[in-house]
Amino acid sequence: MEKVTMADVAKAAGVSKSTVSQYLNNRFEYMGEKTKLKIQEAIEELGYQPNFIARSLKQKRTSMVGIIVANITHYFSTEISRAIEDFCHTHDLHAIVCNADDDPEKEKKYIEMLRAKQVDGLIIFPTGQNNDLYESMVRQGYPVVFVDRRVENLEVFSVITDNAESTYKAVQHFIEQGHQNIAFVVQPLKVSTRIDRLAGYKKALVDAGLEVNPNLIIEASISDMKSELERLFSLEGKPTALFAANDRVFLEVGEFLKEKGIKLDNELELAVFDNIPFAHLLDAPISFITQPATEMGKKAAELLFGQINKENNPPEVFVFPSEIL
Amino acid sequence: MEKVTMADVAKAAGVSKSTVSQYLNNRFEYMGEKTKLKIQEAIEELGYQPNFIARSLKQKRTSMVGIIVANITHYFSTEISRAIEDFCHTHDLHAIVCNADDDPEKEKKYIEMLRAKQVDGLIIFPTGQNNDLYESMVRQGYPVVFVDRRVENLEVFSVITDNAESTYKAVQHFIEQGHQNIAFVVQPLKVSTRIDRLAGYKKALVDAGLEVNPNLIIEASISDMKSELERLFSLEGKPTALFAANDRVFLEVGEFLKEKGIKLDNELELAVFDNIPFAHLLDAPISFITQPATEMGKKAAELLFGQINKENNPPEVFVFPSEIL
DNA sequence: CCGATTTAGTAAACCGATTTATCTACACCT
DNA sequence: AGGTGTAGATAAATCGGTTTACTAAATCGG
Repeated sequence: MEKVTMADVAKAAGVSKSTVSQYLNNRFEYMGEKTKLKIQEAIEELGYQPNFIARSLKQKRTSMVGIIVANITHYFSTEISRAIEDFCHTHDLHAIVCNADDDPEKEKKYIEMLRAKQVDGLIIFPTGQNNDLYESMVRQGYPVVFVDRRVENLEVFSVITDNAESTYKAVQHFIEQGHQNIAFVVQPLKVSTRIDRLAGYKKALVDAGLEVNPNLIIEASISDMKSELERLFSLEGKPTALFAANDRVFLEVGEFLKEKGIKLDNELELAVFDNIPFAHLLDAPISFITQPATEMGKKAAELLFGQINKENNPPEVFVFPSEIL
Repeated sequence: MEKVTMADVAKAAGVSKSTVSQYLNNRFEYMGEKTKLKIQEAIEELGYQPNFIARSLKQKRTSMVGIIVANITHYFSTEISRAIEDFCHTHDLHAIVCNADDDPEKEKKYIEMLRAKQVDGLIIFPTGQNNDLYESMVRQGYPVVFVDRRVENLEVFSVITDNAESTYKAVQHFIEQGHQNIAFVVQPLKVSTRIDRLAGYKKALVDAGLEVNPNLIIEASISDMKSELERLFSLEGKPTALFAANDRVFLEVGEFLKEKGIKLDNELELAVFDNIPFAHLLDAPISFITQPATEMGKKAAELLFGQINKENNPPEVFVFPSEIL
């Protein structure tokens, strides 16, 4: 069982493989009613299921697209993936989600694997460490869209957020409220989002005539973050406001504050880049910068779809505004 | 460019396709050193990338597995998916994640699509509404593992949580603390998880000699939930404890409480089935029932892997204990 | 030196569809 | 009658690998 092929259907219906193929692809230009019926019956009877692999081999398109996310447990990634999925679903495409774990090696492996599997295009949250590979894809005209992070010196469709601007606004808001010691906590500056957010922070300070105090800036890996926070909060000029550059950082900060019994509102104000689910249920007065993930995902999918269908538009960078909640 | 085939490599290296194929598959039994080198060079020079689709057609295996989740934005689903992905990654498999949105039609479409794409096996969070389809897969010996939800009358590998027991314990705890009016809020009883959790709730009451008051049980869709909660909290015997059957329900309940200004701890105690990210940062005293998602995902992947490799073990149901935080 | 065995490599069938060029009736027209 | 057109269906090539069976040359034992 389970090996009914088109040839079997053809035999059962007393026609040729070609005719069955035409039938399945709705090419009814010249096809007798009785033939249609016979094929129809044969298919039902045998329980025939077409083999897409065979079709893909000939047609050189798999109707699959790959999504390579930097971190699959990141809520923002799943929102985007879901939006892409939705779009694909209505355009007869399938999405394969892979998790690069922010590891350039893994990213490379996945890119190569997915291309070997002949997926029709790729949506990538780039680690930024595989520029040669990115470039070769672009050069070959392979459909690619980058999401969330910019990659320098590469003409490629990208969908990102106004990282610097929103951070600027959030920090500006802190300043307006009279905060002088505003801390900024970020993971190592390996990707554009972190760099841009830090830049926004610095610019807000400078524009307000405040000095940028390196002691108030933590750039550390997650594992080192707690001890850095320890240092930060034992400073003379302890921060009264803190900007967490993403939700992962917020998690560390939140745990730290809980351990130390530092209360929000009185002792410290908090702003976080990224939305977290259930954030609106918190009573703590934390500002969350929310990116329009669904729209971004949809846009990315559209851009990829355009490339797959050879619309030949020149690459563009789409910047979405984020919202401060 | 971008169409270098094995034949090209063979020509460039002055050998036959077969030899190149052997080389690529590390079948070095009888292969001269010089030949290896020539092939190696030819591959490098031409930038040859093998086409997995062609290989899959012949080998009848794609090294891909499908994951059909009920709801991709559900944190529990992504945790499981990630664990499955990890396992696959170390076993030369690829995972395709699809989102059925708890819609049996979509689920059916995805199952058929993925099978047409010849994926080697499927891990499904079943909607429970496609029993014929499930059964036909099982009958045909197609590798399948069900996750999170039981499906009745079907001999199939499943990985689930002790839904009834953990709910029982949480409710029992409420009772021990002196609560008499314990509410239970759940979405329509279409899947086993919800049914089992409700059963656990009822049993806890009965075992403690309390009566099951239907007025304290809300079984409603998300859109009707707020108004049902309105009703619940205007009852004479208003609840002093509430069990939310999953995180989606908790979201509604949380919003409702916030709107009404009902404070936790004094007026109401809360327990939730499902973990939510950042829950441990909350200062509100809410009990969360956490399922061991990572272990469950790993187990599911192992079970699928076993079936794919024809280990022919009889189907079993694995029940994981959840933890009350 | 001969037959047997090992080493190295290849031709060709195959996987299951799609697609192109072709072929056969038969009707229609002049 | 002969040429043309058209509806309906098909044979065969193709996609890019894998795999089996086979051949040719080198090696070996006695």
